[in-house]
Amino acid sequence: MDAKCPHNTEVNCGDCRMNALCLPLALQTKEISQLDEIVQRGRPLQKEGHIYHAGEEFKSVFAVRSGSVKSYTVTNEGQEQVTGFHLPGEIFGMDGIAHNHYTNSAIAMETAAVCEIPFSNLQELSIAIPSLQRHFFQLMSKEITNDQSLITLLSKNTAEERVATLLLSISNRNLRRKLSGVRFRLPMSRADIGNYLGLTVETVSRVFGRFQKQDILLVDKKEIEILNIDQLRNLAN
Amino acid sequence: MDAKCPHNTEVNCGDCRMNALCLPLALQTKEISQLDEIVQRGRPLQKEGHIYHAGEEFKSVFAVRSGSVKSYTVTNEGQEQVTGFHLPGEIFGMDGIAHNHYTNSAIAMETAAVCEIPFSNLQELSIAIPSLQRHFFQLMSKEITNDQSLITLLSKNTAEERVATLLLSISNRNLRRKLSGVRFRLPMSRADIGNYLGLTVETVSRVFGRFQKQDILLVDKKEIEILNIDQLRNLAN
DNA sequence: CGGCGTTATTGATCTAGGTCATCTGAAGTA
DNA sequence: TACTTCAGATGACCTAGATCAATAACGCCG
Repeated sequence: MDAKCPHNTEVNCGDCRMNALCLPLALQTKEISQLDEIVQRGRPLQKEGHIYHAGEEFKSVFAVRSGSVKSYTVTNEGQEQVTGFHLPGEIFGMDGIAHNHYTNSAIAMETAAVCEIPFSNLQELSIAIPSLQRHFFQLMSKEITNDQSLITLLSKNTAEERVATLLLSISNRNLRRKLSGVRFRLPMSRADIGNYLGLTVETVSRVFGRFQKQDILLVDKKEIEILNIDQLRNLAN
Repeated sequence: MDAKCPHNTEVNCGDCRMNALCLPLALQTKEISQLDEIVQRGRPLQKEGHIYHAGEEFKSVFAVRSGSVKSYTVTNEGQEQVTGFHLPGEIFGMDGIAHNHYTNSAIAMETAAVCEIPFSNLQELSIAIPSLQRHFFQLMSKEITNDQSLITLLSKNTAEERVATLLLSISNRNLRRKLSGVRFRLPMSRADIGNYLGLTVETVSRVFGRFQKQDILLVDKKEIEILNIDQLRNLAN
């Protein structure tokens, strides 16, 4: 397998293009190789392939290496609730720590590759490398603040504000990966967007329509171009 | 100050009635006294007294000893968003870890006492006591799963389902403290309930009204008696 | 005790977004 | 190439809960 292939499973953490995003900055070379030993690089996942199912025993947290992943739960009435979208360089699976079982399921939204980090090893290593412990406390805290902004979004904002906010979030996360913040492909369906934002597909579709009519966006199926990011920011507020 | 006084600040962790809730079960007597040394027991807070403000430098997490506390953020439009209610034995303030500044403000909803746990000391101690590290990972993960159920509640459930779910949550948390799960006093106002659940005060009031008419609840201002907990569970689903 | 601000209740109306139904087009497949 | 499927867009209508407005009931303080 070619080292440049984005789904390559053979690379180690030190060489991975994503390491600036998922590892603590302060890590020494020696420490990186310690981490490398516990990280398991899984083979590429097909679209719709599960990384884990809700209820399974919690063993590991995961980092997205390529592609994209969504987390979701199923309510007692059987409806799906999307709880997060995970792009390359992002960590997911930390919801499982509390009860020793995953509360979410995680599924690839397109062809993807993930790194598996066994949590018991990570705990031990965190004791040897305090900056790693700190890093994981921070990652979990960030997840908490993210979830809380979603709570605020859902309880206070209109459909347009919610969609605008999601687009800006994806734009920012693309920038972090040195990709374009104004032209990108949405990895998720309209249904997933609606589900995540507490809206119906129809409403999402209509909001995209309105944004196009106002020359804020150019939408071609999943390809998005942000034409007026300032106005989008205004709308998101 | 009398040792039996609920707002007493002189007690240590080993004697505290709440220790089964906020400390890891596995802690040894010696370890408890190590923890005791870093925990600072603050003096009682007046109603509306702030524990910290959003934006302040993050230094500590806190445990509720008595009374009750609410966390909230203020949106860019200046509206308050309640992000959590904290009852005795519960830990709060973990949102601050991510950015080294609190993202929420925390305020006493009634006379309350809190224990302050300086986070840098806690991190060090977590390295010496692995079960403490594990415990805090779990606490943070629990916060994540709680926030995610709130997200689901807000995006999928009706006003009645939301109110029923909150009442059952408070009921369960009272049971954990060996208090009645069916008769209790709500520490928060209708406005706080509405804000937390993404509803207006009027809607909350009407839902309470309907629940009373159906003989599910007996409501007298903030005093609640659950008359039919099974039906409440059905409604919450 | 009486006046006043705050919190809760209740009623009347309005609206954002849900529901339902139809239509289009792209992608897969036989 | 024709057939099916599924994601997305769009239009017509409806409803849960918001908004606005009035009233009641409670502390709280001089």
